[in-house]
Amino acid sequence: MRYWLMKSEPEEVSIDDALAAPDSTVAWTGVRNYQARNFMRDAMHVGDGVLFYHSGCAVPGIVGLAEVASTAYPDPTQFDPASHYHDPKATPETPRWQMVDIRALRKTRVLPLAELRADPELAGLMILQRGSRLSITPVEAADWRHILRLLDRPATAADTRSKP
DNA sequence: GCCAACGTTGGC
DNA sequence: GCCAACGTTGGC
Repeated sequence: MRYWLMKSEPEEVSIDDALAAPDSTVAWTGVRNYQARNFMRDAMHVGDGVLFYHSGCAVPGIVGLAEVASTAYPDPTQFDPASHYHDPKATPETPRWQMVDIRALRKTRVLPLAELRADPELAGLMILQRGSRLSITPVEAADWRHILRLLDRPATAADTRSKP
């Protein structure tokens, strides 16, 4: 059992989109980075935990929980000349790009990138490393547990005080 | 829109 | 194999 953080632009596929899909499952299409591909192909297993992250939006951060729902298989968009993700060097006989299915489990509160960055316990989180822009990164078990605790906690002390 | 950082490409 | 040029990511 491993843990992952997977970025998606909400305008492409948001946590709401994923939850609204059949079986809350979406094909994680469009990965065009070898390192990210290799994570999916070589290290992911069905049932692995996924932190669903929104990037390229007003408040980037973790917005939900998901799980890996399939092993890796060829991303069909690489063969489609009409697709934004078309890769002219890929053929069905020699595919380059793989993807997995991701099943959304639930929304969480938004846990902003800024809050992750401010937490000394998460200093080793791959997404926080300088210049890191990988869309799929492994998450250490200790970091996973820590983040789950943060997600179940109100964002600020002020929120706690304002509770009736 | 800007820009830092990184990945990929292709000439040599 | 080197490296300059270019493209992309993604926060701000």
